[in-house]
Amino acid sequence: MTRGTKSRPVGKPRGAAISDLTAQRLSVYLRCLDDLQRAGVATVSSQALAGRLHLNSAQIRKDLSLFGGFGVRGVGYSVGDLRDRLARIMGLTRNRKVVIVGAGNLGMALADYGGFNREGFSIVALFDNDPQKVGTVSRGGVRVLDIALLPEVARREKAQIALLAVPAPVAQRLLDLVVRSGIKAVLNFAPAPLRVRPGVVLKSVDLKIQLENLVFHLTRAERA
Amino acid sequence: MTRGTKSRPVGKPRGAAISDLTAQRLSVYLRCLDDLQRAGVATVSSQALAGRLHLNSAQIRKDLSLFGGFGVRGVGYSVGDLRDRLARIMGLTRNRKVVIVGAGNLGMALADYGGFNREGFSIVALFDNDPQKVGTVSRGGVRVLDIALLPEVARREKAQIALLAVPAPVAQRLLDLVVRSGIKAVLNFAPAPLRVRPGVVLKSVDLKIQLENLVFHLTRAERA
DNA sequence: ATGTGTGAAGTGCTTCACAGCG
DNA sequence: CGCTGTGAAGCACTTCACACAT
Repeated sequence: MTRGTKSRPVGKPRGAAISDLTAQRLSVYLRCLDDLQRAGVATVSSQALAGRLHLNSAQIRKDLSLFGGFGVRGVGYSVGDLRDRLARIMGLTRNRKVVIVGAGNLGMALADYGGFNREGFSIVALFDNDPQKVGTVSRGGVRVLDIALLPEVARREKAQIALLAVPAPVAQRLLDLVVRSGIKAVLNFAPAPLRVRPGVVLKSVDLKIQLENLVFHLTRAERA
Repeated sequence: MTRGTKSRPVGKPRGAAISDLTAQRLSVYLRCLDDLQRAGVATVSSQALAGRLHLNSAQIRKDLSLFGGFGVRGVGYSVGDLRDRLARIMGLTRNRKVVIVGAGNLGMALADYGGFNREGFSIVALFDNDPQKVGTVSRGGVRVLDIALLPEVARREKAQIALLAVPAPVAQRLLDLVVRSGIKAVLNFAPAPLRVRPGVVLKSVDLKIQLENLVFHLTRAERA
């Protein structure tokens, strides 16, 4: 990749077209680089990374080259340097505040799940509309607040991310409430097809679909 | 993200080359058809389905046509008929037994999550290697068994699916144990790159990657 | 008239293969 | 030499557009 900004042909306004799949792999790379750094490894080649991650090395080089030439030919990539660059590119340098909507089994488990709080995410509140649940406390000590407080709390805490763990029939309604509360990124666990306006990011994790997919493959194998 | 489905040179009498993405959409269709059936709708067009699911109608027709002509030109698809055919194609006509490996926060939550037990999946056991946890019972009443019992219990119960909810560093080791216990389908929640031998299906759900992906998009929006 | 089924075109992601640099 | 960065090829998924069935 050319170094001088002047000599580059017109085209890429500096943040061009990173696909979702690439972005997900960046997370994987970052995690691996963390491991390597902790292990005291100084440099790593795309081959070595590919081996660890069960990926194609060209894929890795292409992904990384999208952000400029991070590597040294004949040597590889500096682990520490690449780690820091990726963290900055992905916006993982500051902490992000997260609210959880829905205090059922899944919402509670997410609230108590330590993995988030340790690494760049803080759970700041947990909401539900069931009066039976409001006021109770999760095993990990997170209190359940009334959903009516969501807009106020979200703004006060400057929450940027919501985890939506509510039943499918009310998911769209609560998603809309979340977005109206100023939150622009939502991770949805409800098995429902949802929509958001442009400018808001929505990702969904649907465990039942994954399970059924396993069954599909099992069935296929049985019949073969 | 599930890599590892090498294209198999299977014949094509009836079931050739269904991609993973297609298979996942079949779950979505099935769920929607269930709703429609419950609502008393008798027939539905690909257009109508597409509208509900925010998909392209040609996509739906193409997916369905892979299994034969289910539709009636000029009319659409019979809701009940299509529902039953899809359920059969996906192997969702009988119940599947599921074991959970790892009784941490996530494993416990999965064990108590009613959604599975209601719809074609039964949690038959929950395992951990921590002596502190073995013998305890989840809120929903599932007892934690010693991991050493996994092979025996899996075979006795004829478990077909495992949910792997253990820390990353031990994930591959436990995955191998699961596979050696005769289980051929695994849904992994550990943030680790895992491998299985051909013939075993592995899908992974990585919440941290999803969260970081949201941050990436947020950051991108901020910088734009 | 209406809506399926499908070849063909379009789009995007992955892998190959090699020039070029250290 | 070894390894990156990258055009080009390969492959996969999606969408278009229309013949055809009812």
